[in-house]
Amino acid sequence: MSFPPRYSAETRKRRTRRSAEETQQQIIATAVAHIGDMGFHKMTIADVAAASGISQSGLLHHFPSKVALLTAILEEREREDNAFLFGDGSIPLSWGAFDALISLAARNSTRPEWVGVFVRVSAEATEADHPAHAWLRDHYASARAWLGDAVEEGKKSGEIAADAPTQLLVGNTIAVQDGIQQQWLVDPRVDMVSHVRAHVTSLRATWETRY
Amino acid sequence: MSFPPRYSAETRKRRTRRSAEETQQQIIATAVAHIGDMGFHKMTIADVAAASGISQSGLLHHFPSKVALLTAILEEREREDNAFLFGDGSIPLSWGAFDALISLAARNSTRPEWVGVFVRVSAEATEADHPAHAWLRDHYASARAWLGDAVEEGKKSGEIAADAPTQLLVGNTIAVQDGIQQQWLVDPRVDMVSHVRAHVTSLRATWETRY
DNA sequence: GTCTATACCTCGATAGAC
DNA sequence: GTCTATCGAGGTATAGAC
Repeated sequence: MSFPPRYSAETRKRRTRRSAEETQQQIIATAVAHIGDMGFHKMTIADVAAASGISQSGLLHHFPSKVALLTAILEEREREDNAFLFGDGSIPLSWGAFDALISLAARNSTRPEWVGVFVRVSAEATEADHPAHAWLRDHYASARAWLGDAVEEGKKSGEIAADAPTQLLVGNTIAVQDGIQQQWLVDPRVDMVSHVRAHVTSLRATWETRY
Repeated sequence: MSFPPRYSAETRKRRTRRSAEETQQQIIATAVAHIGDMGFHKMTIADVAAASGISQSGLLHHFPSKVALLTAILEEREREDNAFLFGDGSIPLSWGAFDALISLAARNSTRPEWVGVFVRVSAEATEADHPAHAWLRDHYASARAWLGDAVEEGKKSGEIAADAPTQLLVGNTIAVQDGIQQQWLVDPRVDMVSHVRAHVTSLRATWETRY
């Protein structure tokens, strides 16, 4: 969505020197690919720099440390996912929330690098002093809050049985999402959408209120 | 299952020098604790050695490399889990297999270090050239095979609906087990047994054949 | 079986020129 | 904004004495 560059002093510059934003986007994309492949611990800024066509110190000019780079990546992902789930300003509730998770699984199936980042970083970040530990706790907390509210709302509106164990449904749904992503990473033939859908189907068969 | 040592030349030696087996068990126990805390990548053999009361080279005398140590640990866990699940020589089938998984969750709740090892190593090992990658694939394959057979058996015996999607049930059950372990690691208030039981309850409500 | 000493590597980060 | 050069920490593994 950007106009083709006109010939100008600025354009001339870009022949040898990229704009800061361009370079940073390039670095982030490369880092995402690397973390998705081998995790944050094993990723090296030297590799990312080389694959981005820049020197190691060049990279550190844009992101002053390895952790700063990770932070930028996690913020980017959080932003994109929220835009996808709540982009139109409305928040899916009751069974609609679970359906939204099926859509999310479908979208994730087209973004393997991002799934790789999520699976690997969240596993590493279970460690208490990992730089992304706080992010992980927040991520779980907000996921639980959103899904928990959705279930409670469903109970109020009568779509979900009043005696359904909210926290267990929520925890298991998050577990399915996380666990199936991991299986998919090991074997891409695993169909994430079918699995998440089957889980939701089973929940509905058990806890949906029928009239 | 070993006799108390008699007083002998061998006994005298042990006063200053541990037997190879003792030392190795000590090293494994320490390494399990460390991997469970911070993962295999971040664990260092120097730390494990120090905490085992031995020098780094002393450790390498028993396990010639860091990878060799990991391999020994994974074999130990596989052995112990198989003994727990299939120890009496019989293999749980149909819904019995799912009930066995609930028991496994209960047992895991008492062995946090081992859960830590499993969660962290399996996340790291999704990477193709991780030393435990082959182990992870095998682990998933055999888990799927066992649970898959159990479901098919249940269909034959009429306890499970014939149109139940075997592979999806299996994949999601493994996902719940893995995912809930990860959540438990981040927040020990998460009750693994309740979650797994709720999942199985939901499966039964959906796919159990009633007479 | 255990130790000390050390070789050797990888990696994150800094300094300073252009 | 990008580079080269380099420091220094942290890590695995080996050599060889006891």
